[in-house]
Amino acid sequence: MPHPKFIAHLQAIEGLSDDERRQIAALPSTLRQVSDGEILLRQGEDASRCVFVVSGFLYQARIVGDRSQILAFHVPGNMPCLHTLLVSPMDADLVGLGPSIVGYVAHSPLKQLLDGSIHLTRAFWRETLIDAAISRQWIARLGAQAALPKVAHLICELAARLAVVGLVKNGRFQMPMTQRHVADACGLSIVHVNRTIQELRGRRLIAWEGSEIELLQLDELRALADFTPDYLT
Amino acid sequence: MPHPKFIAHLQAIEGLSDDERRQIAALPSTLRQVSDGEILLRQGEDASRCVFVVSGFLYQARIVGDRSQILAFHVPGNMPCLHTLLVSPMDADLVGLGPSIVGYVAHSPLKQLLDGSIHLTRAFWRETLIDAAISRQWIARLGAQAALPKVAHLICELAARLAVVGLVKNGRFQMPMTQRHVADACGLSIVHVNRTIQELRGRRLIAWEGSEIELLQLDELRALADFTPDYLT
DNA sequence: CGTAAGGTTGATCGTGTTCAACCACCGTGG
DNA sequence: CCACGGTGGTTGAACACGATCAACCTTACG
Repeated sequence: MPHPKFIAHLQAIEGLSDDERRQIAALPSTLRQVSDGEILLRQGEDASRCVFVVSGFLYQARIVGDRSQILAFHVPGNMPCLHTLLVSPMDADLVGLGPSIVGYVAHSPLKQLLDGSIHLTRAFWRETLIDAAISRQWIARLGAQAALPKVAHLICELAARLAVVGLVKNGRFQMPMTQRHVADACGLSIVHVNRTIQELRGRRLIAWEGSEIELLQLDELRALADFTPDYLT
Repeated sequence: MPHPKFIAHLQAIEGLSDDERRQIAALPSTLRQVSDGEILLRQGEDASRCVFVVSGFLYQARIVGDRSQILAFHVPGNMPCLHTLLVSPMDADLVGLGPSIVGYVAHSPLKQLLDGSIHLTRAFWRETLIDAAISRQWIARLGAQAALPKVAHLICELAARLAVVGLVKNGRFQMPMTQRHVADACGLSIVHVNRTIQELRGRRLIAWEGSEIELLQLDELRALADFTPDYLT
């Protein structure tokens, strides 16, 4: 039983039958520990297997000019490089964020499974469409929002995605990322991110100590961020 | 024979057999003129058919706060809202850019066709993955580039995408968008876009008169924009 | 003609960057 | 045990890129 969180996530997106769940669970997979900052897949590399997140976080980043831009975060239940199944070269580095556990599923058995089931293909296709919707939301954030809502929006998105897999308790969740990661994700300088977070703290919207974030006033935070969670499913 | 450009585009992405091409061409479709600024689909609307671009341009935009953010442009051969096949509500408005011609294919016959062919499903899935790769590139642009490379990159991307469908001749192509569209796509003010374009003109990288752009020094423009076209296929 | 839309220009303003320094924390090795 | 070096966080000051405001010009079109 290798990846219950991934199956649950898929289930939440597109209903699966018992049999389909069994078929996915039967896929051969291997688990592996990932340390903070470790690069799982490099930009340009041809992947021969898919990754799924069991615990911890991953992110995808690309060097553009002299800075690093984060393109996406991945929480438990996500399958970051599912698209390599059809378009093999990675267009960004896949990196561990904090100590994490990931699983690998080789492309060939997964392809075989999907070849045999239109409905499962649909489910996995849909998974990549959710990722695309998140990317589109990032475009809106990066292009049109000021620093404060940008950071607030990122926090709202991560909280909502973690909530789907049951990792938010009483408005609190583990957040191993540093202010540098937030800066690279939002296209801001690290200094300004620091001041922005202080502003969020000063307004009593969030508490962020160590690696734990607490959402103090979710509604106000979402209003500030112009956040609605519907695009995540 | 309703959508030769779309089939050619799909063909370029994933090889199709003669029979598959015939099947796609046999899909019932209707053509329609679209005027500049006309909204084909609204954010939140449930689409019951897919759109493909025959001639002209479309774009997707979303209002965020007090500004409009363009999320994507669509050139002839693209199928903008293919994802509505699996995730029906539109997450942005789909708008005509300049007078254009689009075609409609109802969801149900398309679903039926894909249900019968894993390979065609793969091909259409892959089409959406290319869109996702473009979105990811936009994230990198918006998050990490300065104004001049941002605008240069957008021009490079459109030129490369138009070249795939044979709409670039001697480095010249039709570009019906105004500076406002560029501003909304790049997250810049219209005034600054104007100055940026003048800078590009001043450096003899592009000529942009009326609705025609000419690329004067493609290599230099791409170097400035940090552009590589590989993500488009 | 009159009006609207797109484009251009100049001046001023402000958000976020850059540079620099300092602090707190923590694991490591002398 | 403490000195140390590294990482992440915090603060202040000066700067710059791009936004904003306002005006004017050209062109297209009714």
